[in-house]
Amino acid sequence: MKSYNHRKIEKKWQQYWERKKLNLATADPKKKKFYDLIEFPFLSGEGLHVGHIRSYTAMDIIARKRRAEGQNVLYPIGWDAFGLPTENFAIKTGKSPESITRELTNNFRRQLKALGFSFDWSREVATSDPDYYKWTQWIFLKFFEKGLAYKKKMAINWCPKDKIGLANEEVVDGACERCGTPVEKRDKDQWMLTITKYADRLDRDLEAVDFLEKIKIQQRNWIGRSEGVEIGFRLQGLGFSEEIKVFTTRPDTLFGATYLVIAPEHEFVRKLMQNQESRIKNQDEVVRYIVLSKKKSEIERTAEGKEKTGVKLEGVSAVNPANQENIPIFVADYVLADYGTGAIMAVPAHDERDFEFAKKYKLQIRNVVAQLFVRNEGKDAWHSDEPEATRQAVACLVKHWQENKYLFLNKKGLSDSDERVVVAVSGGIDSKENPMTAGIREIVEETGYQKVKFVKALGSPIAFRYFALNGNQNRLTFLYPLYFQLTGSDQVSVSKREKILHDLVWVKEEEIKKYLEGGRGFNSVFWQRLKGEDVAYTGNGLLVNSGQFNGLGSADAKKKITEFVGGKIMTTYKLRDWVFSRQRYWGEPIPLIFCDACRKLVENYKSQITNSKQITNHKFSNGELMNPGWVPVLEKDLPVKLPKVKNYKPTDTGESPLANVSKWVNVKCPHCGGAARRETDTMPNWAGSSWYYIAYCISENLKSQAPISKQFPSPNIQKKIKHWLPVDWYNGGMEHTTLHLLYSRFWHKFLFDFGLVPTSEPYAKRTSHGLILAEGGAKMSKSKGNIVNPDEIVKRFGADTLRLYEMFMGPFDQHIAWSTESMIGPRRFLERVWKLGERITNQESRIKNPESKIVNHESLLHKTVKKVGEDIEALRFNTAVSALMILLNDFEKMPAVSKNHYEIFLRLLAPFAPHITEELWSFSNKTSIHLEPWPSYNPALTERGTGTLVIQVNGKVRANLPIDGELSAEEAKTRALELREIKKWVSDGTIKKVVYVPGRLINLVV
RNA sequence: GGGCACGUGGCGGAAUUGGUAUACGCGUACGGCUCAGAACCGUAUCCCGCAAGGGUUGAGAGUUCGAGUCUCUCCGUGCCCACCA
Repeated sequence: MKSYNHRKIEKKWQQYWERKKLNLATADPKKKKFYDLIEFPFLSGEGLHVGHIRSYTAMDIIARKRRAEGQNVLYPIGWDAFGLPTENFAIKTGKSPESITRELTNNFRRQLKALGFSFDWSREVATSDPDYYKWTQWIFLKFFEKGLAYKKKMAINWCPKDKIGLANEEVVDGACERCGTPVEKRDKDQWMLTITKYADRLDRDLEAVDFLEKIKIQQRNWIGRSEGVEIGFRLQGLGFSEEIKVFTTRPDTLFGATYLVIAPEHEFVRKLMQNQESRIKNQDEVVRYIVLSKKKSEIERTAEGKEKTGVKLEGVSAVNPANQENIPIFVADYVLADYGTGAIMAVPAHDERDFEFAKKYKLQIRNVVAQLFVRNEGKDAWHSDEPEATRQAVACLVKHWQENKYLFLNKKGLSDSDERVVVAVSGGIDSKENPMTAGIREIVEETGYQKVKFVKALGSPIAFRYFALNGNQNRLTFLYPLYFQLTGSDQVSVSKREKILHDLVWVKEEEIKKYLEGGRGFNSVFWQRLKGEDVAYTGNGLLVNSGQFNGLGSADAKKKITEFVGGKIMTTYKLRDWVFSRQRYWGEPIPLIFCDACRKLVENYKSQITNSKQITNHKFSNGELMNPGWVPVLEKDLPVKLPKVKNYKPTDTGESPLANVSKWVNVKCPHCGGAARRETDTMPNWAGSSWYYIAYCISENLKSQAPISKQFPSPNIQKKIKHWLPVDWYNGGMEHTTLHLLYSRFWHKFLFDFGLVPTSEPYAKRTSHGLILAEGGAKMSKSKGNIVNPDEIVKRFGADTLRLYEMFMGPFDQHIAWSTESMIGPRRFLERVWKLGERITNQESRIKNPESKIVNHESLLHKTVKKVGEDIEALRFNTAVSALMILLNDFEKMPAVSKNHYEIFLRLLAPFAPHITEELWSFSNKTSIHLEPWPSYNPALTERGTGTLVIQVNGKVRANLPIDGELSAEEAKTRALELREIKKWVSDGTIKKVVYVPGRLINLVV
């Protein structure tokens, strides 16, 4: 037998598989379909990254296993071909982006083919192909027609180096994600896509998909759904009547709202500054502040250490609808214009930012939520049963407070007469919950507070029994004194103390004493007059109108208060609309035309053109027309191809290089025939990748000349789409969670609403791989020169070794540093697999080992079959490879290996190392190993234990007992006690207890 | 500041989900094959101890017959988001 030479066999089999069309996916309704997707590579000069290989190998293994299990697998590949790297390279070298793209594609294709991935190469697509972006443009026009794309002047993040507008997602720490240049704010006309209209569905539908939990969490965080209330504040002192709407999630703190803050960009501010009649006394000062805050870059705004600034509107005030109090109004940039209503009611007692601002400008801080919590199921339980225990508990709390009193003294703005005490009492704990989490849960439930941090429990919990009045359950309740401690009193900075203090609400000591002496109803401890007779605190920590709302739960009270002041329930999101313009060359042209004549028409005859289909007549919520004068390119003129330009350099004016191509730009308006200009912005990178998984299904139809509006819904294409979608399993990087993954879900939902795709979600399952770092743990980058070139590795070790190494190197979902040194392990393994081929036999007798390990050997084989299969599905490739290594070690100990066993082993290894297994298989088989069914196992053989019973004495292992089959507990005990090693430990005591786990261990407690 | 992970040999990491901690691999040491080499083969390899035995999963406590695994506190690390009312 020749020695293993990967260079000879790998290419051979790659060509064979391609010739035999082994990996083509044809829609076969008889088989179960499996759409297996990886993120197609973004073309750059660096070529294939070892990180691509990690993900692609993993999903290749799954594809191969599923094929072996008889499934109809689609595992496609293509190119994310538009983008800056290509464009920048074109500028540098003078080559055309098309030819660069061709070169890059060829290189990537060569590299991928050298690794033996079982892609269906017949479905290859490239986003920069006009046949492809014709569809991208068509989908964009649908967004436009539905009023989901709009052009608006807005402050965007502008990277002065790349000369490109950045999406929020592309700004990292106030700098450009790509080049690290600090981002500037620029007012620019930008095309926007209203992903916000889908925010609710993008959030809600996460429930139904099988995404890794951390991916769901990250997406939910990014969408940032928040439910609250919109409350109107009447203004006074103006020459006219006006109301400002604020957004709050805490209407129950309304009585604590002591001032109002509005964002500098708020419409009311603009209105006020323009209105000559307004009686703002410090108009100049306000204008100056607004100009200043606008000038601030993103970096300045964050780098200022969040020192809050603002300016008061002199001469105007707002009226708190809860108590009719007059409160001041501020303009401050710590309030964001585009979140909620762009205005807030400030409750300094219960919001950190408001607190900071109030301190600085010496504004009133009013506590309105009591934070002493009592859970008293069955109202009078406290008193009816064992009031003594309750009293003791509270006394204990007070005592602890007294002991630690000094921590809270000597503080700016806090004297002895101030309200203070920190307690949370929790009772009736769920069985598995611990007191701290139960306590926190109580607080959160009762008040809606999210920032509850437990610091320490003082003393031991006091338990007492009570009987609920309704029903006679005798229940043990624990009372826990939970303490918010200032760690290391002296070292704690003033700011930290203040923070903790302001998060809490203090209850007067004597009120607790009063309770202890008088035993009044617990709620009465919190009775406090606020204004007049009608407002009170309750034991729930809620501020309510005493007559009507007493004793309500937190949610109900919020609702009542909202009704009381006429507020409106409202949902807000952090998610912002998608900036869909770039002022660069290498991207899909936005297929729109601006016609001034049409614009005038639209603006002059708003009512008459409402029925015109070609002119969009959508309006913004404020009634302003959306996109007046913008006309879509006619479908027959799609695609709008990129024109040839002399220079790909971006212009300093912030226009795309396309703007200089007057022949291309100047066109006739498709609507009125007048002179018009094309849009010269191109689409962002995320456009083409938002629907590529659909393109794979219909790749052969992309180049058809028929109009897309006819093709897309046609039965021919719908049949294919319905056959393959949704994607069954999509693996990719975490870095795309809030970008590509969210964007493509958005596009998919939009297409779903048109009936063009069969499901509301594109991906049934999403998993994620960890990054491969450079040797030493740094991130791989061109500038550091630490990039591992897969070509060299393939040449030196072979594709199979590289694949195996990447699967074996560590847990798939964790980041891990590369180590070329360690590659020798998998390589040795493959060489030993190769050599094992010399020892195969059909003669059972030769296999028989004199030491008769044959039974365990058989069992190990079946266990391995089970483990490898399960590990692959769970992405535990490292342990799957390890199991194969263990099996090989076992094979090598045998005098000979049965052909049957060896072939099972090869079939298990085949998805990991497709070339060497194919070669070894071919020595005695005529067909491909990759057409063989996935091995099955005998469950009876996998369940067998190791054949030894572990014997413990007092939990320590003292001996092993070889056993066959099951023993009863009594037998096991007897057998164990016969052993000398055991006698030694048991002799001087009696056995108190025996714990027996059948087939595994026995523990003798002496 | 918020959220999510995580902490096991010289290194990458296993541990059937509460049941023999350190599997598998790298590295290292010694031996073999070899004129020689190692990308070969064999043996050993958590710590203390000659041994019997004892100790060990960031530190400390708790629950348990039994804890790397569950609970709590402390210490440390990584990632993501951050003025989101």
